[in-house]
Amino acid sequence: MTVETTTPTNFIKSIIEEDLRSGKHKTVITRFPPEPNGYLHIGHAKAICINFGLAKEFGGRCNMRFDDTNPAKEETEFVNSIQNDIRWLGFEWGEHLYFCSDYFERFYEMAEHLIKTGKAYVEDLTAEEIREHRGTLTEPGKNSPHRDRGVEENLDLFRRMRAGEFPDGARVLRAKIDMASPNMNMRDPTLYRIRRAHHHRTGDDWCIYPMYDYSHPINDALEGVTHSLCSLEFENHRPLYDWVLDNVPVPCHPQQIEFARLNLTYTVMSKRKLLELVTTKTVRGWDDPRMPTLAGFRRKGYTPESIRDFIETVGVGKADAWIDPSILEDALRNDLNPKAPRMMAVMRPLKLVITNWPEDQVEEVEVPCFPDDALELRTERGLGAPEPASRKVPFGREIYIEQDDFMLDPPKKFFRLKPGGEVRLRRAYIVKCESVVQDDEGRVVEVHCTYDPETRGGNTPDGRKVQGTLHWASARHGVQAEIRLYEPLFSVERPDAEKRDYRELINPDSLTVLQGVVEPGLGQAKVGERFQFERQGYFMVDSDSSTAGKQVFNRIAPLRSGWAKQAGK
RNA sequence: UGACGCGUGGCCAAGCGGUAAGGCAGCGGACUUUGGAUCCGCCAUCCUAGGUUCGAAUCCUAGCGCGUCAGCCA
Repeated sequence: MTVETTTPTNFIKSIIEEDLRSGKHKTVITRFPPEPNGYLHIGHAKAICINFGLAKEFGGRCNMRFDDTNPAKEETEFVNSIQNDIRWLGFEWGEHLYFCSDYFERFYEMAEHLIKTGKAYVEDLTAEEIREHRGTLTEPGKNSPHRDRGVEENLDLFRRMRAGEFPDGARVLRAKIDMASPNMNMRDPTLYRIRRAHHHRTGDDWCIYPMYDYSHPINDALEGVTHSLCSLEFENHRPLYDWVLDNVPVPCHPQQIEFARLNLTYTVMSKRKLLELVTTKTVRGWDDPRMPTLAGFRRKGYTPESIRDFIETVGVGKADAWIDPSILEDALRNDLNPKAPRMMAVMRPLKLVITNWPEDQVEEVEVPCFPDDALELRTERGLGAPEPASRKVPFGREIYIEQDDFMLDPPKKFFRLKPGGEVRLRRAYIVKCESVVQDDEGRVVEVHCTYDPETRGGNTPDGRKVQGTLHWASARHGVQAEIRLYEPLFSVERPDAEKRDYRELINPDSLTVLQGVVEPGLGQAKVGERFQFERQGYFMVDSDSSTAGKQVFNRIAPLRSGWAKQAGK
């Protein structure tokens, strides 16, 4: 039986449905064409989900294609990381892995075709001169003196360009369109430039390389792409995309459709800035959990499912979209709620001594790994019964609780521990605060309590209400662990929109490293395992655990907290 | 003030002439051995101004605002 997955509709989907219904296309073929010059970020995830997602939804396919027409900027390292990230996101392309560079010969042939049909010419002007001739947004450009060169001369010159007879930048091949076009992209755009650089795949076979506007449409057509989906900034290029396909012998004419790219608030997305964050050691690397790269989200603990769900949630439109990270966090919680076993971890330990508890007595407390509602969700989502369903946690005379869970002089509605107050230690006992030990500065360093033997398991046989339930860890059995908390990398919604330099807007509290104590079972957790630390959030074991000599946990996203909101007021 | 595109609540986003879905955020409440989850309730007349129409977010006109484009980058 197939599961009905009703994904929200959008304008691109509507176009495809219509094309299929009308018979314009029998199948849908898309492509994801990154330039291998950097790491993929969350913005790319949108393009990936749209291209691969739509193809999958309509039973078509999406080609993996590297747009490697600029040898000066591209590296093999990136073609690997990009494929890795896309697979991690959950998409595959089978045999359909292509490189734009594989078609260099075809592009060249078609360029000669353009020359022979009088649609392209070799330009001798320098880059600056070309710019001067191009005109401005409000003034038309002027024709180049070489614009009306004869076909034979153009052909000869172009062949010699390929043969390496001219130095870099000496000449270019331009399309002969319209220097007076109101669309700057149509003012005789450059098709080929001379550039002696080692290409990561073709080596030194070529010294002329095609431009994106020329190669992309042809590449799409040669791959039989039906719908060429890209972001809004290429809208102005669509007339050129169509011009190329109309003037060159290609098997089909794909339709370019543009959509708004995804922007996340409180971060930056430009490759230059991301690179700078890395090189200046502002972050630890491309996969720093604070980075908006897919590698960063993965390292932090995000699941592919949650990212796909996030992309689906924000939708596809043509209006600039600035998405709040809370939507991502919500998607993560939604995914992990039934998947992540509950555990107890104390991030900022405060010692609690149970004065009426026998010195060396230890009790094993049984704690369920999932609450009932999460168990139901597991059934709904076909996750089956958790294994194990519960675990035993050692409890003793001295334990740690969260510093935030105790207040000497609390405000109203503070349902936690306070002098003379009672609180439930999760699945253990009800304890009452009898006294505290303070240091010279008045800081509470120890809380002394008595426990009620009748409340084993946290139950209250007498029916009394105990509002607060705290998580805890046995002082003797707990495991030391490093806990890393992350906040947005920037302290303003749109760092790029600010007048100040983005580096001045970095949030000084984007990373908080804590030395906590976690329940013993967490000591065996393996890198990549995810948990919900009760009352705190979702965490994943970081790869540093294998070298740090202790467990390192990344907080993926905090739990929603009514108290945090209230306390923040 | 060139061309193209966009403008629905704090952030996204449905809607395609018949009287404003949904999500996130926020607010209030119920419940709770996670102040989690869950559940209830509240939260917009659709950039502005005209016009067409019995009826407009949807059509027309005129404005306003925002984005993109003057790489031998993609």
